[in-house]
Amino acid sequence: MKLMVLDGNSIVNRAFYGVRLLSTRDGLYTNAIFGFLNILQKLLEEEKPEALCVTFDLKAPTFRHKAYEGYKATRHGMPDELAMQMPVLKEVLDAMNIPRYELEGWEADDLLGTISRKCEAAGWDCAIVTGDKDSLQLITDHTKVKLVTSRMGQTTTRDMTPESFREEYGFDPIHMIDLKGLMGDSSDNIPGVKGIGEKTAMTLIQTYGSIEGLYADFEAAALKPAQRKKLDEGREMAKLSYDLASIRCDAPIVFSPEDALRREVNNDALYPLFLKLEFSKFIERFGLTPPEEEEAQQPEVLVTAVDVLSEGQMGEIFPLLEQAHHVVLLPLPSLDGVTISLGESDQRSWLYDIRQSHYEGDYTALLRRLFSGGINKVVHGLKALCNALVAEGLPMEGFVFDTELAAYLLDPTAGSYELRKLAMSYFKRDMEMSVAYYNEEAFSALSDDLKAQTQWYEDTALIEALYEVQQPQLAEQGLIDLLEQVEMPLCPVLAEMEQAGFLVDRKALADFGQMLSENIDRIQQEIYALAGKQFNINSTQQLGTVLFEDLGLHSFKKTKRGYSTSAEVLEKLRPYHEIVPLILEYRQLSKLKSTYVDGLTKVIGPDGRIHTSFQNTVTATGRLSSVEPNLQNIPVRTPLGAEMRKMFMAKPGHVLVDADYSQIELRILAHIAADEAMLEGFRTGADIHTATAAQVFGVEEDQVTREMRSSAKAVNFGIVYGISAFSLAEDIGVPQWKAKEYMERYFEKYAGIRNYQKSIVAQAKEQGYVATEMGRRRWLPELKSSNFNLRSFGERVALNMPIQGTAADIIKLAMVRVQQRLKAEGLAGRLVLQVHDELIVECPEAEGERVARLLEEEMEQAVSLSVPLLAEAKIGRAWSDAH
DNA sequence: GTAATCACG
DNA sequence: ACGTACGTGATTACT
Repeated sequence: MKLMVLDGNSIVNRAFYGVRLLSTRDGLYTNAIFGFLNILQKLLEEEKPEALCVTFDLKAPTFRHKAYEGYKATRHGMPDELAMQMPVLKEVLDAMNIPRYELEGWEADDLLGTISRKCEAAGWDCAIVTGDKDSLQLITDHTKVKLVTSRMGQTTTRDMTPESFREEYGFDPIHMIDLKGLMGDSSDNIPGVKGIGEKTAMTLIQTYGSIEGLYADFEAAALKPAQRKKLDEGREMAKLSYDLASIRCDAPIVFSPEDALRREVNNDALYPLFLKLEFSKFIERFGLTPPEEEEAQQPEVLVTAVDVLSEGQMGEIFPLLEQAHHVVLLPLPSLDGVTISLGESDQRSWLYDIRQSHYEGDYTALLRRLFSGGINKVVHGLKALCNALVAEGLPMEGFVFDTELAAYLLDPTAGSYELRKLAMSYFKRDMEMSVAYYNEEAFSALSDDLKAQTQWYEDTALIEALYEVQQPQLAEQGLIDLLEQVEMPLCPVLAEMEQAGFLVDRKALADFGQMLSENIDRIQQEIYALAGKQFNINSTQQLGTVLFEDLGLHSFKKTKRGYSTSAEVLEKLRPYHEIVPLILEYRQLSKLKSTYVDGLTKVIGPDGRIHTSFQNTVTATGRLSSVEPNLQNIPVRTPLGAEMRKMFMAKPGHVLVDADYSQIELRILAHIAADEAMLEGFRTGADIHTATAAQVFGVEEDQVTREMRSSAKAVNFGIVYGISAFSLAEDIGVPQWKAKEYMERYFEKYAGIRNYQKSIVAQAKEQGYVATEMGRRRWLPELKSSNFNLRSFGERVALNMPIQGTAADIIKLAMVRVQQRLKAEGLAGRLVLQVHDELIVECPEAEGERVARLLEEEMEQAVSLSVPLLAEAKIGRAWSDAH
């Protein structure tokens, strides 16, 4: 029989630092609990103990703190983000029926010792789980210590038995106390013998067995005079330290391992706790179900399900829909079926299930009426719906709310906006587990076919409930306009762009790939020859071995797993070995081949075009992202990479019109910060980097050299990102003091920027969020963190998000206006791509000039700032010559 | 599944 | 004193 006992404080600490900060919608941090449960699960699988318990420290953590190395909790105590999780973790353990032991004035170590001894006395084996090496002294034939170490977010455990301990330390576990007695332990306030460190102490204990053994034969001991003197003077200290280092095994607790026999978890207690923590994964893994009373709390929703079969019946329903304040609408992705919920504020709803297979009349006409402006529709995921509508050539009008976009605007960093997950975080309701929660009578009256669609109906009720909660929240946060004027109108535009796609020259792409392959093969052979062996050049590990061990090059930088072989490092090594430039070239070519040539070839549609998907609920700043494939990172910066853009074409008889904003982020910065010098720079139409260089280096603009301009450019970029002198120095290759000087000079000239930066960070700390000019928010819980790195990150985000986000808002608005105007003016041109500050329209050749002016105009006039916005359009057959 | 690398704005 | 720029996505290797 085996008992596993966890050092609660030690494990929770590791969990806290090993898992990134997570929190629920209402601000409860959960990462330590999450990590703790994961570690616990892993340990249980590994160890399969019959009994399990956890100990906690009740002592203030200012003395003998058990935090992991690196964390200076000896003085600072536990960070708030962790402290607030402790009582909840204890509740979770209680609900899991895992006994926990804590005792005023006793440390977790002493409790671990006491429990392990009582366990042995009862004839059981014991496994102590901790990250603290102090506990190693407790190892016996029947007690092992599972040492938890966390490396880069991964926790691993190492079993320490008497054998493995002896192998590592060269003496018996119990003499760990002697070791500590000599060397001391600053984090535990054990002084040890002055002048004796780890190395010496190890050797002494290995030679003499213990402190007692050492002093018993002190005169005869073979010691260096200096050491002898230190040890002689330190006798008292050694004794005292030995006592301090001894873990007590006589804590006054009542314990027998039977008390801790594993028990079933308490479903009714654990379920609501996990809901509160938003741990849907654990609810599933533990097979938890809602407690009985939970069911009674479900809102009553009266369902009248009607199979709408005749045109006559539809004729009766449409006026109802058209008069309604709003209806919730949930279509099948294919549009073969639609569920409509006529939600009323009293939570009753009527559900209509309309399916093509059952409908006798003109189904398309039905859909056309449904999706025209006469019916106010609330949906979840408007862009996806628009895709279905565009494909069918149906109208896309009358949408009044999108619960997915709303959830994104309310918290753009939430990560996922799936309906079921939102139910979890908004209503603490686990939809996966819920059975039909409508009026039972109405439910049982449904046909079997309809019962099978239960979830579908639940979802419409959920969308209605979300709408009612989100609407006032958006209003309060000033986000209604952004939703109604920007995000929702953009959805049809994005859907049209996705379906339009971008024509690529398949043949040219294949030829380019062929050329790359030949060069890659050649370079590969040259690399093998220079390395003197064959290896996988794509493996950073193998490459590191070749460069830094076989060839003996200097490694500047390390990664978690070894040497860094990044381009940045290789660039510095370039002059030292002829293999280096070859590797850089190999990397460049194979990137082009695998990601771009092969990757894009795979996704060319039957129409010869590439159809990306724009994600509009992904980024924290409000930008779009492009996936499957990503068309927002097609190479352009190197000549060879730029070849790729020759493959992106207009169809025959057409041209591409490509317009991009000039310096939009810096212009926004000038506007937001209201910095006179920078505003003036833009108003006079100067080259901003040259102007900055003149300011920073104190010369006339015509005296600015290329180096000066490029440094100034780096400073300007850095300012937008929330710079530090260190990183700037790194970036432009000057000493840190010089970078600091540049920045000071910069802030002297642009004093408004400094003031703005100070005030935005202060404001963010006070409000808990930052916002763009159009009110888009990003919440910044990081600013309250006690972790310096995390907090600094939050400050940089506070500096950057309003700028990047405002630019994102502006181009989104421009996209809506561009597409609308193209249609309104009867032009055939349509948007095909957006790359953050760049829009591409494909249009008939004859429209080119007109479209170019239209693009520039709409992009420049999308909003009015205190600086002019500048957009420049070019026309070409291929992307490469339109940009 | 994560880390390393590199493509873009 | 801390550790060192913002926002993305795809590929490859490796556990």
